[in-house]
Amino acid sequence: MTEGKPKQTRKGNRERLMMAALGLMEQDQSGLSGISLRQITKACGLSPPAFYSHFASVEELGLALVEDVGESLREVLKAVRDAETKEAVIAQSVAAAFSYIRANEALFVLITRERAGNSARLRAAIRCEVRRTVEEVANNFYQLSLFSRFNLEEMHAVVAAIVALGLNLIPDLLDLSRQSKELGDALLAEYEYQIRLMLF
Amino acid sequence: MTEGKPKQTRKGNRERLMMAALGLMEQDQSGLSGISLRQITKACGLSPPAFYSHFASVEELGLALVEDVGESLREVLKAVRDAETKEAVIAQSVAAAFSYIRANEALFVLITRERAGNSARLRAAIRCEVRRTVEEVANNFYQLSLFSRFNLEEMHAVVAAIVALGLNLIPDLLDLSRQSKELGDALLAEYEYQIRLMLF
DNA sequence: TGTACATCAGTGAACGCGCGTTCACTGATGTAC
DNA sequence: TGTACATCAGTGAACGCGCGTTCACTGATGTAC
Repeated sequence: MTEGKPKQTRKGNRERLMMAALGLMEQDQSGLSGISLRQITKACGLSPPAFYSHFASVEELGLALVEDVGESLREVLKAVRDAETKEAVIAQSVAAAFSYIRANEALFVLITRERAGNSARLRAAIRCEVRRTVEEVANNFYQLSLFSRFNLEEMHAVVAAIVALGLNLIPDLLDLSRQSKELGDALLAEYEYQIRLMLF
Repeated sequence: MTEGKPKQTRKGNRERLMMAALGLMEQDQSGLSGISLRQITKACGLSPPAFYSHFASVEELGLALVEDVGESLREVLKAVRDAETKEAVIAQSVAAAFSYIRANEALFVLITRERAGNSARLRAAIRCEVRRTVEEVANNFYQLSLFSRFNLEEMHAVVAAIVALGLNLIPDLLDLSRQSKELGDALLAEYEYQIRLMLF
């Protein structure tokens, strides 16, 4: 009876709604446009109108999720900075990024779906988060004089390409590694080759 | 009175439905999931059930469009092969590809939206068309001994990266060049730099 | 600590809407004689 | 060339459904005295 009273529902429902939306997206492998307000509230055991106590629309909930994932993304990529050699930068960052992505699949399904999705506001928000991430990493590389053959602008272009190729990979990776592990690994190997090509 | 009888409706309605779907997507700047069967038939002046004489569902119509765009994409990229120097390959192919994309905006909105969209079948179809395109171009480059420092597998990875970065660019390009021409041009310049970095 | 009160996240019922799909039908098109 | 017929792309009416949103309300939570 230690956790015997699941009756109280007033605290944390905003977070519960966000998590439920993520869960539904993961389950349906659909983007935000594939799930409804009613489905989200139902998954939380709430009535539909309760949604409006926390968000004005499903799009607003999506924007809240995108802000969260932006921070996460940047934290992940900090792992890159701890590496000590150029080789280690690549190996560690690819490994760290994709293990994180696998662990937070739903969040990245959201990002990759809605990055080119129906809502202009969500597209803009995601573009903004990605740009901030790219700038942060590029500046950091530049200041540390890693890959010093690039000036700052060039560094920016390189990091932008690496991040873009990575985001690009996600839907294919999710679809194909569902079919076979080898296909997924081949994609990752190709990705790593593409990164090397740009950096060396 | 040369074209005075717009009454006949029996011929070409399949194509009319496909074009109407593209038109709606362009207008709403939404993907396939953003438009309904009823909207499509309405745009053609047909009744909703007439749709089923041509397609089993909106998804099937989408698959038909994707097959068309695949062929188009490959024809566009043939322009690459006519170039005579490596420099010309880059300049011409980027210019040709993006002027074609601007001319067939709706088709590429479909591709970029649904590439990571809700329908697994559409994602697979688009992935297949893109892969065929990449293979065709990579084989061609390899046989012509353009960029001969790459073996066939490496060539494939390079072309895949270039195409992926290009597809990746499209939503941003459409959104940002709506805001200002400079932003769009900056994106294209960065893209060209990224290509050079990989090829040279 | 105990009581009165304001706040506000929650409820269930109800709404009008556009959706995909079905049905029995109609009438234009193209073919066989 | 003219007529009878099969085909099948089209029609309008109707269906049940899940949707977002509104409304008047309830009752738990946290605060002031």
